[in-house]
Amino acid sequence: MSVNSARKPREVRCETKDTQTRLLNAAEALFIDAGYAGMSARGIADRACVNIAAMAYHFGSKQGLLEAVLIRRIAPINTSRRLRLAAVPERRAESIRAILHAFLWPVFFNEHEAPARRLMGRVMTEPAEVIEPLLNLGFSDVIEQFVVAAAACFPKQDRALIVQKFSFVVGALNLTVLRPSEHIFGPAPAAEVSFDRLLNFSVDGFQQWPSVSDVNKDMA
Amino acid sequence: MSVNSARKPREVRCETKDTQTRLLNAAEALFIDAGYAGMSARGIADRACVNIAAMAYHFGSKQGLLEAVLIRRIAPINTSRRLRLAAVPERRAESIRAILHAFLWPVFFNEHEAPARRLMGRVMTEPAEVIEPLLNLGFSDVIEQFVVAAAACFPKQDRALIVQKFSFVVGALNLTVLRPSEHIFGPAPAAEVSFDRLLNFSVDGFQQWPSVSDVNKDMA
DNA sequence: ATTAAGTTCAAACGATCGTTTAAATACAAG
DNA sequence: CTTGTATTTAAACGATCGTTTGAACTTAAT
Repeated sequence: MSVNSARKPREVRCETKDTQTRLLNAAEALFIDAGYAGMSARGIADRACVNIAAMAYHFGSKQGLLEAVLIRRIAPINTSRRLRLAAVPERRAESIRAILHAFLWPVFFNEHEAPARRLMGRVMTEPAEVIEPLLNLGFSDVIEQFVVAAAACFPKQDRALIVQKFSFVVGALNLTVLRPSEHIFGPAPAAEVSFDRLLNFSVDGFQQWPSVSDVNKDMA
Repeated sequence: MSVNSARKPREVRCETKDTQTRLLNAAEALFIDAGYAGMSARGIADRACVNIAAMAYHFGSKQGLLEAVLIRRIAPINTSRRLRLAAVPERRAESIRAILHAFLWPVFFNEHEAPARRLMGRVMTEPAEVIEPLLNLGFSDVIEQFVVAAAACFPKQDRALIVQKFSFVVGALNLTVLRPSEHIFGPAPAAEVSFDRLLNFSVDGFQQWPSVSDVNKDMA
């Protein structure tokens, strides 16, 4: 039993856009819901109201279609991140909020809203083989730029620590936008609320607070 | 081209355990690497050195095998979490560290170490259809218990905020243990290091710090 | 009307999917 | 050894996978 078994008949009429856009939209929706291995070429074609062969004709292959899907949404987000980061004037401890703001904002608020958000979350949690060729497509560069900027704000923190803190932020972002199970964390708050909370949470994690730690060294 | 295409010949000799254990180990490894839709029954059987039909005989189906895989690893982790949470004496703001410690420790340090860690990360990021039947198998309960405990530590914070902060912790945990791309965040630190960093990061996020915020209200 | 390029189509390709069947084998109890 | 149960096996099931083919169709320029 595949994830795509019992392919549901489309209840909505087909879009009126051109074939390539319909294919991109259909593949995006199915990739978000089922991942790369879980989405089928025929499921995409059905949803897009095009023939199976149209996928190969316009994008070469299923993998090629996925790459086009990701580039369409993620490249603008990363571009926006870069621009906003460049607009942050200083590299002091207080700048970390603006830096994290520049990193998170374009994910939550862009011209495509929810689809782009969820796509970002899905791609970061996909099995490695599928998306590794895509990561060297600008993704690593953006992370690297933000790590450098964050490290400049906290010269006393190890760079490796900054890197991992950033990975925590990315992980929290992933689960927030992907929201795999309403059953666990309940319904999703409004994007503005989630964004504010995630930003505050991340900023706090980056600070080097006066040690309130060593509260309990038991429980080893 | 499936994720499992060009199924690699096993370079290692087959394990000497019984058939069911070999199947569980093989399915676990392939699920971690490729997800549910990306792992094939034949790939599992090959890796476990058993006949295809053995899967249906011992576990009923591919889905049944996955459930057995998850229960084997995750149930002990959640049990440990519950025990450790019950051992936290108080519900004051300073208790949040012990509570988060109880939540995170069993993931990083258990008798199965890395496999259990990565399994936990993978299952939380799988497409919903695959694992939703599993979530009501004790997962939601554990989260609920910890949310209640954390909320008791911070009576002035909204419960919805506590829930979402917990989702941030889970998200950060997922990416940390799953580590989908070394190319982005570099090699994984030692488990002890990652655990300490994640715990500190999470504790900071839960605090309600004196407002160092409103540093820049520009950059809308 | 004719040509040529661009696009869509039904149909089929071989491969792999998860599952099932019935026979063969292993093994403990009588 | 014989019986009966438990396990493993080779083989095949129908379905679906991603991809390819070659003809039909559309469109615009000649």
